[in-house]
Amino acid sequence: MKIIFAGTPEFAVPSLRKIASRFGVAAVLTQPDKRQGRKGILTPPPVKREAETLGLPVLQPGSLRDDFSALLSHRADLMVTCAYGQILPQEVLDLFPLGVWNVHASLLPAYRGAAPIARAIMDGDKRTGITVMRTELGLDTGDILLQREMEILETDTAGSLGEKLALLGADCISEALGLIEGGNFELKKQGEGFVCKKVARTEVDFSKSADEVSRLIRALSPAPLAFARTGELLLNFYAAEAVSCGKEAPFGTVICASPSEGLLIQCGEGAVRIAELQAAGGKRMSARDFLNGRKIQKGQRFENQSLL
RNA sequence: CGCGGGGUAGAGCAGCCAGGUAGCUCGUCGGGCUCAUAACCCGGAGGCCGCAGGUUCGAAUCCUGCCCCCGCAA
Repeated sequence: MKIIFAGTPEFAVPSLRKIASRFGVAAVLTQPDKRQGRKGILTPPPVKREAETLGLPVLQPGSLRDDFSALLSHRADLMVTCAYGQILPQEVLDLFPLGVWNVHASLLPAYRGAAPIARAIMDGDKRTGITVMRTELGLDTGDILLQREMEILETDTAGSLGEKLALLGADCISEALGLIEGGNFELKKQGEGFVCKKVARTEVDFSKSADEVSRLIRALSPAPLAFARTGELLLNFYAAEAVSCGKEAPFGTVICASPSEGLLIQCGEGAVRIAELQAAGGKRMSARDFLNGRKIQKGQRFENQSLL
């Protein structure tokens, strides 16, 4: 069974690695290198770096619609897509006798499209999972081959949950390919679903409940991040937990800022304890380290300008 | 030439503008208190102040060049 793997971000790396070791991969399709950061350095996507480590041929066409000739020469039996980042034209889907299969980080038909992991955390879901299904023209609408659930912890961020789901995804696609190879599988149609959009950098609204604030922070970590500002200080939040407490001060007020007790910010209901953050210009660090530098004091208030 | 912040003890920071004894909050080590402790008290160790030049009697501090890290925006 000759396989082509299409994927781009870190999430796809475990799947690529697993498929490569168990079934072998003829070629890896990934998005072109992008200019990133302040200096606009051309950065290869994680999947490309992994493919090169594994010594696999890499294909990086800008748009498959314009040019999928690179895929033709391999004459593979099957393609796996895993967060590739580009809709495949029907002509490409038709190239593979054993079909094109996708690994998606949600329990479809929930959270089709972009950022399913972040959306599940933001919505406060208790469970999410991995779905392996047929790749179609429609966005994540194909028939389901198998699905595995996973618990979302109160402390999970999009980063931590994504790492776990990436490993589960690798197991799932590996199992699925085994079934496909043996011709031993059944497909299940998806029900009514919905498409979620990409998540964007967001300023925290502390008038919401501590639970909602905590979920927002964790859903957007480690990118694109939730932030807040007080005076000249701009903080990006990487990790937080909701704690129950009385209404001691107006929402957005720092009600505790000591290295031993942590950084607590009053919300509309309850308070959030910030565990990890980064000040503009500074490095990412624990709240404890940040408080040791005393850049913030009890009583200071975070103002969300966009809400005034 | 997109805008901006920063490099000082193991960590996070102050000191720099107005050059003159290296400081704070932690951690760490030792001692004390306590039934006990992440609490409290006492004491100690730990710094070529990013690198290289320059100015000066004297530079963490002023000047020049270089290296590295980071936030925003694309």
